[in-house]
Formats: sequence, structure tokens, C-alpha cells
Amino acid sequence: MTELEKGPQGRRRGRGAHERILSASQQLFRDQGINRTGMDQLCAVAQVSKRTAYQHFTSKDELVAEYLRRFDPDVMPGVFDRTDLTPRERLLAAFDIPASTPLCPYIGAAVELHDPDHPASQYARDYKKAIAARLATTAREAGATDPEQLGEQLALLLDGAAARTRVLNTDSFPTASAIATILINNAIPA
Amino acid sequence: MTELEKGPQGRRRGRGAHERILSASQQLFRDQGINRTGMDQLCAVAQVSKRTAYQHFTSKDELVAEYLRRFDPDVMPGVFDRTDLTPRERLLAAFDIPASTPLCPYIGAAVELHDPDHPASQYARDYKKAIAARLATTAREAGATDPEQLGEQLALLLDGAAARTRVLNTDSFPTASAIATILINNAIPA
DNA sequence: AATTATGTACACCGAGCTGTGTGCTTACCG
DNA sequence: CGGTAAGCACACAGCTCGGTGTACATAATT
Repeated sequence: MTELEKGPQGRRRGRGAHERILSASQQLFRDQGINRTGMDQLCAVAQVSKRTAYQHFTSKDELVAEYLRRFDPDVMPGVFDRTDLTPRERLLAAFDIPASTPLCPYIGAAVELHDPDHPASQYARDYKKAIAARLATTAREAGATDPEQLGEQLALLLDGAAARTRVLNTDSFPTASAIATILINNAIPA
Repeated sequence: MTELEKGPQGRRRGRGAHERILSASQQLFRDQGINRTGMDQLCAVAQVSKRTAYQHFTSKDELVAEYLRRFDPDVMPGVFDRTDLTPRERLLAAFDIPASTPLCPYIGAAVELHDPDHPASQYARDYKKAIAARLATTAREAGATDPEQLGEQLALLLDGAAARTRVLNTDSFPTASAIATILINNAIPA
């Protein structure tokens, strides 16, 4: 982050503007929210001129959508690909959240943007469905009698924990995990 | 609402400014969100001059806090006081939501304001705790082995359904209700 | 009838927002 | 070396927002 201290003439950060902008988005949109983060501040953090930012993203809305698209990689997928765990263990592992996560950014975006037609809102829906589907297929592997239902239920637990953690400012994922255990035990015949 | 069409001189709505403002808040903050509702629009809907609004509420923040405080009455409490239901039935009745509810305004406020110290955020926390407590006492009446735990679990389900309904734009309360049934059956010894 | 509380109209302020226009500088690549 | 793509600084347009100042009008109370 600080490897390119100051350019030759006291300015200029180099060529990776696009990535720096997205990186700053991740940080600021998460910490402050989307609406409370101005493009000026974002550009300052990204060490990018405003002009450059608008050459990479035609509007803030577009940046927000791209920010959500880039978010996924290092959050959920890791859980589902762990071959060292049984499917049943994988379902439960989804509830082991680092506790540093402020709020699922997809929920945050949907609430803040308040427009179901916003590209970011649409992507948030797609993502939520994808997570539920992932949980469902894993539930199937685990031998659940009704995998779709279990997947949807577990997804609801994740969202509930995320929302509640945000509002109450206390980690609600253990509670969700406890419920998940019960549901899984009930849904998978011994 | 339209009983006082136009004042004697083509203006003036009468004395209930305070209530009209709060009423407009309920409508607009719910439908559009807090940040996307300006005081100008709010005053127009409330048929109140901006000056009057700021004589009743010193700031928008204060209005938001009061809006949340006034929200409660006709939502949850009705469920817990129904003597025609057994405690167990009351717990389940909490999940019968009219489906018109856009999003729990407490979650919305906490996400939109993004400041845990905001009076409205604090009240949202208090309210959420109160709901969990209500559920817990009802769970105790129903004979649950660990009422506090069950109360917290059911509260999480409600929040999960609310958040998920908002993001996915589909009613998630039936799913939550199904989970609740399982939890209740597991928590209350036959 | 006089007083007081309440409400009104409307212009205005300063701040912050998204987004541009312009002219210049630097880094890369053939 | 020379051309081009990428990035820069900086001012500014145009808008909306929260909030205020001022002078006036009406309603309830006494």
C-alpha cells in the first residue's frame, strides 16, 4: 500500500489506479457505508485523481456495482471448497465468521440504495440466491431429505445473524450456528 | 387527511402539525428510506411549513429518533397480548407478518444511519432487545427449558426474514416460521 | 377584545454531493 | 527516440440537503 511513497515529482502513484479505486471502495463502503462515502474522500484514499476515477468508472453507481462484484472472492466460497471437511461440517463451517465482518455488504447495499432496480441491488439478489444454492447442493451431498429447504433455511440464518450483529453490535453468529446444528440434525436422517 | 382542504385564505392546515409530521415520517422513511427523504419533501407531504417542522423537532436526527419511538405500538405487542392463544401459539404468531412490511425500520435505520451512537440506533438496539425479552418470557410461559436462548433464536429468525425479504424481494417469513416450529418443538419438552 | 401560541410563506445560507473541462506530466513500448 | 496511453491538479458547474431569518396570519385562551 505504501510502497510507492511519492512520485518523482512529489505526486503520481503509478498505473494501478483501477485496482486502487476498488480497494479503497472495499474499505470505505464497508466502514462508512455507500451513501456516507463521497467520491472526493474515496479518491483521496485511493490516491487517485477524481478525473482518473471517472475515466475508469462512468458513475458512482457503476463503481458500487463493481465493488459488490469484486467482493465475493474471499468470503464464502472458501468454505464450500474445503475437501478436508464432510459436507455436513462444511454447512456448519459457513457460520464461523471472523466476527470482524461489520455487515454483509449485500444487505447493506440493498438497504442503502433502496432501489431494487439498481445494478448493485440486482447483483445482491443474485448473490444471495447463489449462496442459498451452494448451501442446498452441499445439503444434498450431506444427504438431507429436502436440500433446497435446508439451504434456504441456513441462508436465512446467515442473514439474520448479519443483520442482528449490525443492529445489536454483538456477535450473533454463535446463535445462528446453534440453530443450524439443530436444523441439520433434523434434516439429515441418521 | 383531506378534511381541512384549504384554509380560509388558501393556506393553513390547522394545529396538528406535530402529528402530521410524524405521520409523514412513518410513510416516507419507510417507503423511501431515511437518507433519501429530504425535509422539503417531508414537509410537503405533512402539509407543514419547514419552519414549523423545525420548531417541533430541532433536527432531522431528532425526528428520526422520534419516528422510531412512535413506531412500535401497532406492530409486535399485539401478538404477545393475545389471550386467546397459548404461549406456544403466540410464539408462532409472531411470524405471521402481513407481508406488506417492507423492512423492519429498526434494521433500516441502523444500516442507513451507520452510527451506533445515533439516538435512533440506540433505540433500535433497545427495541431489538425488548423483542427478544418478550419472546423469552413467552417462551418461559410455554415451558421452554432455556427460554432466553429460544427467545434470542426466534428474534434472530425474525431479523433474518426481514433482511432477506428486503434483499430478495420475496417473502421469507414462511421459511422463518418453519424454522421456528422446529426450534419450539425441540425446546419445549412434551 | 387582547394576548399568546401556533403556523405560514419564502428567500436564503453554507456545505457536500456527483460529475466535467482543461491543460499538463509521466510511464510504457515499439 | 518518439508516440501514446495513463494519470495528474485544480477549478468549477449544478444540484440537493439540512437548517435559519424575517415578517406576517390565524387560532385558542382569558
